[in-house]
Amino acid sequence: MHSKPYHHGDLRKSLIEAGIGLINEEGISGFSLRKVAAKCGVSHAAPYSHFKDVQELLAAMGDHVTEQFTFALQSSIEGQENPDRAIQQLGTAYIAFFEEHPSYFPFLFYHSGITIQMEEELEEDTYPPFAVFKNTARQLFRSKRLPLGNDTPMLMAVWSTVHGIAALITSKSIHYPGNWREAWAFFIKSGGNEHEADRP
Amino acid sequence: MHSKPYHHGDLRKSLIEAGIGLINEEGISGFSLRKVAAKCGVSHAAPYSHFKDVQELLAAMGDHVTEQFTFALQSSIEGQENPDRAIQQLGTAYIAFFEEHPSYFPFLFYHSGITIQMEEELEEDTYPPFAVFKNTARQLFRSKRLPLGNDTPMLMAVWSTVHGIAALITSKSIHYPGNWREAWAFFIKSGGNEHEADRP
DNA sequence: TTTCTATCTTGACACCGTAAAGATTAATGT
DNA sequence: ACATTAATCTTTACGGTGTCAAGATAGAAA
Repeated sequence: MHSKPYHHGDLRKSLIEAGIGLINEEGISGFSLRKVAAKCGVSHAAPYSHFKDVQELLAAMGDHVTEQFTFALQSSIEGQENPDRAIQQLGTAYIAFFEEHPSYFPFLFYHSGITIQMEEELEEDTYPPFAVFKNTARQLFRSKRLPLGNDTPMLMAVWSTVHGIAALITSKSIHYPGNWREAWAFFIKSGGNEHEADRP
Repeated sequence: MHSKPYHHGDLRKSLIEAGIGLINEEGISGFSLRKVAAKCGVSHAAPYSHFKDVQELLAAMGDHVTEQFTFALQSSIEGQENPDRAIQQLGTAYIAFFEEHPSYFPFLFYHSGITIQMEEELEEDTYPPFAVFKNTARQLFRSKRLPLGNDTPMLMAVWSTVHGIAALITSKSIHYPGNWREAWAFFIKSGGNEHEADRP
């Protein structure tokens, strides 16, 4: 039998994945650089060859989770032509993602340190998950022929609701009553049916 | 001049207030029990005479902040008879509270460990801030003569939006575009006008 | 006054992030 | 093929953290 090789192989990727695993298991409060290193079978200072501090590892982990998040959002509206249903499915996917991984919410938005900017002018460099949301919501607005002046506040209202539900169900302090799908369905129905809803 | 007395006087209260001050200054990541003890001019193990853990201090701090939060919400609707304006002011106060103290949001909902339960049956032991919200929202619903079956999902939709805006503006990762007051005003206007639509 | 008890201090321990210095091995140049 | 370089990992060390145990202090009760 041969002992473990001195070099790991692809430690950087392993650290990111092990770190995300640790977040899932213990949450942000149980996270530590040394535990991540141990999970990879490596010394506690080894991560410093790939990240200058723990913050940089957290950021890389955040980017990786963000990719998964974006993919989940995009998948949820794939092939859906009806803008009403698209926005409904997108919101459901948004919330369901954090329902499945509750500790991702505080991690992504309060500890990962990734920068999510949403300038109205610069449409190119918006944060990917939000860009998906933005495009889908705008298609909905256009299909309802709503004035473009209300574009941003309307988009923010929709996004805030979805984000708020995700925040509430992932909070350790709050027990969310009933079913969030009902609340979300209600919001969709009451917010969108000012004009006629269906389009064949 | 006389040296410091061996006994502090009211250390428990001082620790809670110093802890909240530290949260405001450095956020949850800069928080430590030893810093709080030092702020009170006391040894690093002194807090253990009043709290069994750091978690118990955090919980006491959370309760204290929750009282301030509840007071701010109640003050915002004092003497307001119009349910529409009441819910609008309440939501504004909800968000403004966290805008003023951004680090309270992750602290309260992800680190304080306070238990906020909102059973539909037991109306008595609901979490105070939510109780204020609930009562005001129900007055609004009743004034609009909406079916009571939609009570809970409707309430949740409103609460989620306010909570979501607070989550977004306090997130270190997200730069909130434009003015949240516009988004909130938009939600209020478009969410309540199913029967009395006042669109141009 | 004497005893009791709550409160605070000191000291120790394991765990944490981080830096410096050395070991090991892959990559590169000749 | 060999020597040199550069990248990766280990070891050791340091200050900061939560927590516990033992001892010091002083206010309260007897």
